[in-house]
Amino acid sequence: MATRPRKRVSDTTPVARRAHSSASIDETDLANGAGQQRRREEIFAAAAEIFHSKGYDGTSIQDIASAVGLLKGSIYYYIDSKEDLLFGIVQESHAAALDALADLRADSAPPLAKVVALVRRHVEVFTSTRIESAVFFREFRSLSPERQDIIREEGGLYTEYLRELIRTGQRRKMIDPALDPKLATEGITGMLNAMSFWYHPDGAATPVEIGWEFARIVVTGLASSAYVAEIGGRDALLDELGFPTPARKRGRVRPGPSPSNGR
Amino acid sequence: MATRPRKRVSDTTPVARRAHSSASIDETDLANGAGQQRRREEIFAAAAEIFHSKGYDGTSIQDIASAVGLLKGSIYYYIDSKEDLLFGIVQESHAAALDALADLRADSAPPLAKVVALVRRHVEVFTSTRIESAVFFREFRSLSPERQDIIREEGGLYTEYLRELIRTGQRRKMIDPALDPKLATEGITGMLNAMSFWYHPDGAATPVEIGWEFARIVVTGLASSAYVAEIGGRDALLDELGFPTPARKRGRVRPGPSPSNGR
DNA sequence: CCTACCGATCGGTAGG
DNA sequence: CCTACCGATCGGTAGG
Repeated sequence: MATRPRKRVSDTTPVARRAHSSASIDETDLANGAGQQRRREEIFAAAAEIFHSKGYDGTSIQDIASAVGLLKGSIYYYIDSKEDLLFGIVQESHAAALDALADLRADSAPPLAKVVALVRRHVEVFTSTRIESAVFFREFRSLSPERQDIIREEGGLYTEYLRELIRTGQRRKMIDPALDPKLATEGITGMLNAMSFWYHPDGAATPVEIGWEFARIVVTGLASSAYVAEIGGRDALLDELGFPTPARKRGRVRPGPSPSNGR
Repeated sequence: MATRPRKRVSDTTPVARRAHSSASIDETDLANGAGQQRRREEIFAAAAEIFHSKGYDGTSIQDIASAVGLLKGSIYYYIDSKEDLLFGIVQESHAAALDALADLRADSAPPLAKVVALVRRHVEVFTSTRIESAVFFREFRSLSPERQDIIREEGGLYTEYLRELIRTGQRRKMIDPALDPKLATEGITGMLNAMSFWYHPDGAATPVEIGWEFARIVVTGLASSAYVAEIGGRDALLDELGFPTPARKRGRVRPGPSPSNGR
């Protein structure tokens, strides 16, 4: 809100300033490069929050300017267009998802274990970048076609990875051969991404609980009956995949806020 | 859908007109009540399509006026506000969903069979009211709080019904007792509603195929291991629930259009 | 030359 | 349904 003193003119020289910069962050430093970067982040964070609550098209630059205590025109010192804000937010969420993908690739495990890891990790990424990820999912189409392509090119690897995981699982007789990998992937990612319509950190379910719950439904939904029989039943499968036993559950989840739209 | 002609005022003059109305639709009729109603529907249909492709906030009344060949101001002869258009569209989708719910309630069947019916019916309703349902799901929050409440009040019955179905299934030992009914319901409805981000009638998968696929994943994801064992395995369960056998599948589903956002 | 904005206004469009 | 507009606000930009 309160903008820093315009200039701390001539605090001797920059070198001298840096000399007495004893601990942590120096106010004088912030007036320059670091402060600018900080302001930038503040603007993007405010934009994310307002895009999330009012939608991209429903948000004006004035809304964002008001939130950070600047005049509308001053926002354009930091960006070239409103869409830059959306793109930056989408990239944040996107980067987090790509990190997750890289980790999943690095981990060598059987297909179903990887599906569990993917679902749980997706929930974790989604909840830890909640605002940005919801804006990604809901406002993606407001990006320019060129920027959509940029994101889609890398992001396609994510769904492709899950699809390939399902195909591999089918080849190894671990996943139901009757399933269509593409449709199943749409269903799973849809279930995960739809969290942007109902998830709220104040809700009763924790990200970890949601992750296990969704993974449980997905993995039992995918597993082939042959494999389930071979491993000694569904509970044995879940055990092996590291699912918490029902005994470990601490009470029922109470209804949370944000009733979405009733469907 | 098509409401009857507003008024059949004085069946004399209209009769005369109707006399020379040789075949099908009479132009003179259209100039009055029926034509007005038809224009109204044309406007709502155009609005639904444009809201769907550009988003509610991204759509101007001028966009809709151009699409139907009117001047912007003339649209307000048919509606009082832009939001009326959204509300009308939402109600169309909503009414279809409530019809489905009524049918599901009327049908007495065991919980898992009802889950299958619900999932398949939801996909059918969603795909047959594709534009309206996608607008419902994506633009719901742009309705006024009062109108959101109107929809939510009845619409909440839908998710409530699924949640209760899951609870009943758990009591009857047919559904995995470890599942949280509320989270499972969010997962299932999320998976279904997320169709608004990828489904397209030109896609490779037909609504019926999608319905069976999602129902298969959901029902095997929900079923308790005890019940599956009791009935003689997962395949026996699916058989009893009327799922098509893999043999009946006609070739793999090819990738469709609309790559959504890569997740 | 730079950082960090300001006050004012651009051409257009919003819903009504 | 059209013509003729309104108050306000839209995203974005001017010079300083």
